Amino acid sequence: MADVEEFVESAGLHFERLGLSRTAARVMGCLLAETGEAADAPGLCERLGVAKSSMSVALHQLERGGLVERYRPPRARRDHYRLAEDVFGRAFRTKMTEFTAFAALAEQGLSAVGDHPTARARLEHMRDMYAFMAREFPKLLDRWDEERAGGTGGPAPGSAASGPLDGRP
Amino acid sequence: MADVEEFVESAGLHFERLGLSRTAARVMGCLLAETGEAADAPGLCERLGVAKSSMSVALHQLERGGLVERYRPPRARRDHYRLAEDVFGRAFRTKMTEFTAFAALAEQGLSAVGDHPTARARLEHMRDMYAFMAREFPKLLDRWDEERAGGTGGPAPGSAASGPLDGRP
DNA sequence: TAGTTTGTTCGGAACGTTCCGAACGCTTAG
DNA sequence: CTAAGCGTTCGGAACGTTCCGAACAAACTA
Repeated sequence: MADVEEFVESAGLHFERLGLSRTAARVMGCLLAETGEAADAPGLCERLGVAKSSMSVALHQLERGGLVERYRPPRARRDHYRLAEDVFGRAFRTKMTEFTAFAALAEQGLSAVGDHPTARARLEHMRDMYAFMAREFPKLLDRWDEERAGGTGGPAPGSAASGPLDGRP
Repeated sequence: MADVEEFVESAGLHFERLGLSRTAARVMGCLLAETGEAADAPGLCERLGVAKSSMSVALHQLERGGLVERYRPPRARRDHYRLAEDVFGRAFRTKMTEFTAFAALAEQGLSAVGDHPTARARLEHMRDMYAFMAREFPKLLDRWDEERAGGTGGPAPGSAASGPLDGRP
């Protein structure tokens, strides 16, 4: 059986490759392994051994990416944080924008190379492939949602939302 | 109509986010916009204004990633480079390994959190979703190959291979 | 054989990024 | 009103990465 801290560090390495900073990535690990009690900034700071300024930046980064939700329980003096309900859906859809970006890049290339046949064929292939992916990948996500909703019969995606720490407005 | 050099720089930015170094990414741009004549290391160095040492490292990086093929035309004194036939398929499949890596990460988390219900549910969701993607995405690639092969009726994917500079052993 | 060209490897410099500590504004409790 | 806690912002330091120039090894030419 592995250690939780080990997992947090692994998560730090993995999520870093998604474009997050190291601390933000480690925060993702903490929130994934969260065992129920609320996560707040001072707690995360002590747990990860980082300055609260870095934590502030990291949490903002995560919040703006839609990966983490910030909420303040009534009468509480500090913010609390949890994973967004559709973190992974969000992550995939962010990745997806890459597809359209590459299709657009190919388009730019096409208008740059003029009418040279082999170059055009290459870039058209690239454009068509990424366009195909941008068109088909969302369907895959939908199929996942359906499969998950139908399979469990339970509530819609986002089971973690109905945890013991629900104090959102 | 955009400029070719602009396109190369755009490609540099885009491919950099795939984990390549900046120079390697710009080389990708050059090879994508290649107008037929062979690309060799000295030529790329001058075109991009980088040292040949950097070029050597970048080309190795691309070659080991399977994105670029190196070949030496008979009686030639320098190596030549071109995009691999299935560059984008290769790129997608590389990306795909990320899916299984994240599924494994979730597994690690599961063995770390023990039996806490909400944490387990979260991590099982993560594991199942990435496993689903790792299972279904290859099918998407296959569908693309079929669609492309059936649509054109032409040769199998990799039309750029039969260009005017075919001197591979 | 001597000379040229190509490609690789290595150490050091330059660059960008991330992180920390300090200062500030804001809210709440006493 | 004072004091304490939380969150944000900023400048500077530390880190890792990338790149360049020089030295080297190998292949070919004359």
